Amino acid sequence: MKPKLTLKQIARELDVSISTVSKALRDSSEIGEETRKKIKAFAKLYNYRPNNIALSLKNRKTKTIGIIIPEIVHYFFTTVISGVEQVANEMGYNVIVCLSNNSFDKEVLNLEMLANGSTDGFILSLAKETMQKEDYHHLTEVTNQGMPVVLFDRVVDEIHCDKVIIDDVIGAKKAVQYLLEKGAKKIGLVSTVDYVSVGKLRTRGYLEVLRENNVEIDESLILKIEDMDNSETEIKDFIDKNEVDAVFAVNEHFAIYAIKAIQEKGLKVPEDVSVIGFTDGELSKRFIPSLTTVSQHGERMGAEAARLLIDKLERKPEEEESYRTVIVETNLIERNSTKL
Amino acid sequence: MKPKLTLKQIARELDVSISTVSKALRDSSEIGEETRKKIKAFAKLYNYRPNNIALSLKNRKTKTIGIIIPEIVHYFFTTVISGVEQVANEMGYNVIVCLSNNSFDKEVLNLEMLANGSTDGFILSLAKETMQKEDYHHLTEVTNQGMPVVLFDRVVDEIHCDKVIIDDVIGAKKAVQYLLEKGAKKIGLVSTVDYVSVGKLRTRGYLEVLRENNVEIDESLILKIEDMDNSETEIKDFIDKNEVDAVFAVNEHFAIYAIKAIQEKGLKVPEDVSVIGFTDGELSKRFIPSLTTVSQHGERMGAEAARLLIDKLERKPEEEESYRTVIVETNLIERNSTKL
DNA sequence: GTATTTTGCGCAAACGTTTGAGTGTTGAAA
DNA sequence: TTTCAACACTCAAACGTTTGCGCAAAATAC
Repeated sequence: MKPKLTLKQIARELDVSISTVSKALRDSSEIGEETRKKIKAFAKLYNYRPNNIALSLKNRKTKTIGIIIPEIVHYFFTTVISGVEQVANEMGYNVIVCLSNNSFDKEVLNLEMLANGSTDGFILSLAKETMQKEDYHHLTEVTNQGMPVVLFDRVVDEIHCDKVIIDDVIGAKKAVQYLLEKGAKKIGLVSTVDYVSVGKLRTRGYLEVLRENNVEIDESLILKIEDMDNSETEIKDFIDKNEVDAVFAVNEHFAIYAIKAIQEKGLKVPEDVSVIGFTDGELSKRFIPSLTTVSQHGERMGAEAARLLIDKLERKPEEEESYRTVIVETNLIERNSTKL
Repeated sequence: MKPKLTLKQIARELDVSISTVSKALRDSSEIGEETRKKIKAFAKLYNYRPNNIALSLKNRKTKTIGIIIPEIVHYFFTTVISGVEQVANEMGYNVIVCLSNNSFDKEVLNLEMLANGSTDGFILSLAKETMQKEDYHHLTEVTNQGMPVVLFDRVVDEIHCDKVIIDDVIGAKKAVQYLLEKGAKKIGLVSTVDYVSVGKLRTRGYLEVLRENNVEIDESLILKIEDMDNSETEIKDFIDKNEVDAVFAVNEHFAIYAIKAIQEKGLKVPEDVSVIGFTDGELSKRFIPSLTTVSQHGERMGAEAARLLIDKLERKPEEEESYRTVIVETNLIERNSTKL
């Protein structure tokens, strides 16, 4: 077991000073041709690599970015990570992933842990609990210290920072408009409670389109799931009780539970009832019937978020501060759960 | 924007030395009651937090572990990450996630990047390309430097380190045995090419059980997928050409492609043909019919891997070196894709 | 009143880098 | 011969910690 090579060891070995070694390796003109060559050869031979930690301390930057997500076992978030990772790596950054598990306390803990020098900035999506509490002091504290933060997907106006979101309202409108065009008259909505911002926005899209098309809004056709663990039976009840000819669900799972319920009721998808989901994951693609969905382009969101963050990190401090919000477009992917 | 508080600033502010501040905050008995209280009060008031980077440099350990996986948009790997993260956090460690995207070069790059001080150890699953090349010098180099490595899932004998695997052979045997007990006579196998170790092992399990039960092995009932992107049509061809009354697939996707093909052939699952998959993901749970699968317990694997790694990290160097291989048990989850 | 211990604190080195300032040698211009 | 620039290199500080050691002053012992 050979411990890592350091400048000091090279210096001792070659009988020069540490600074000579450092400068030689960085091709400084201060160092003579011969010495420089000798040092570089030695370093190459023994595969010298500068210690990242020492560099971080010296430069006051770590070249790593932290990403905190509510849960990782979730298709959308993994695509986002994938996008972040890709551009981060391209730009020479590492990615630390932390999970809040939708817990406020864990979000705070993670943030504090990483804010003490471990990362240069954050990309995060708020925990459900955080949005309920509406307590964002941990984030403002971090931004006050001058660490840039980029929020994505689950964002909130109270926090001043760059943001990456999708056009939830427009996405929902596209979906519902599509259903109307295919002749649907009674469109059910399966959404989440309103403090989940995406649920709220997608619900708004649903309502707007109906209004624009002069379709009367029937509150009984709107289901807001409170308890995710119980969503399957809630959706079954909802489908059993109501006559609908189309369903718009705000995520994949709700969509397939709806399909199940519809099939168990003895109806056919898409012949009797069309179903559209949101977020284009594995399930949507591979389910039978495959799901028509509003695709959310997580990878693109991650990439955008990373770009925004790195931009802030590498910008000179003189340049004036301003926050951008990037809206990533959604689009409807037509598959087999809707009528042609 | 207030920059982070350091010991030096506290010292200047309170007119004591830096070491006094450090010692006071660590409750050293060297420091007088009064000064200690004063310093702690000040630190608390201004929310002092020691700088992780400086600590890392001093202690020569970072309290972060690196995990390198072939792809993240993959249910199994996310559950592993989740497991790692959980126990890592409990033990005060951070997790850096890197993706090799199944590329040898990227795996090497990631490893080099993190090995220069960024992490104390690694948890990783080999990239497909790495297994093909059979080139593991990057890993031996890292272990030679004294950094512990834990391999999981895609492991290889040539690398000497702790490992976490599942009993692939036994898992496959359980599945095939189950099919035999339910009366299957002609069991098709949908596997991967042999350099993917898990494909090889699961295939071995399939063969062993058949031999043990004196069932003649029909090579034409074995499909080895080469090109993942083309797997759907390959599987369809396979199903169309062969008469089988059961299919054992080495992953979820192959299983549902098999089901699709069987249904399109006009047969029913599970009435005419039973299907069993491997890896218990979203798809298995929610597909219709839901899939009977061999469950792989990714979370448990991740947790075990993290425990092994942290154990090594916190063990005194005197203690003798030895490598363990933890085998995480699989079990069969009976659902609706197999006959009762 | 002197000798010894205890108390309370500061100094400085170390972790591995980078970098501006300083130093000694050489060679050429004056 | 003196002067001075160019060259090739070293010193030392800095990033933010921790910690063994040293050292005064105060407290105790005799």
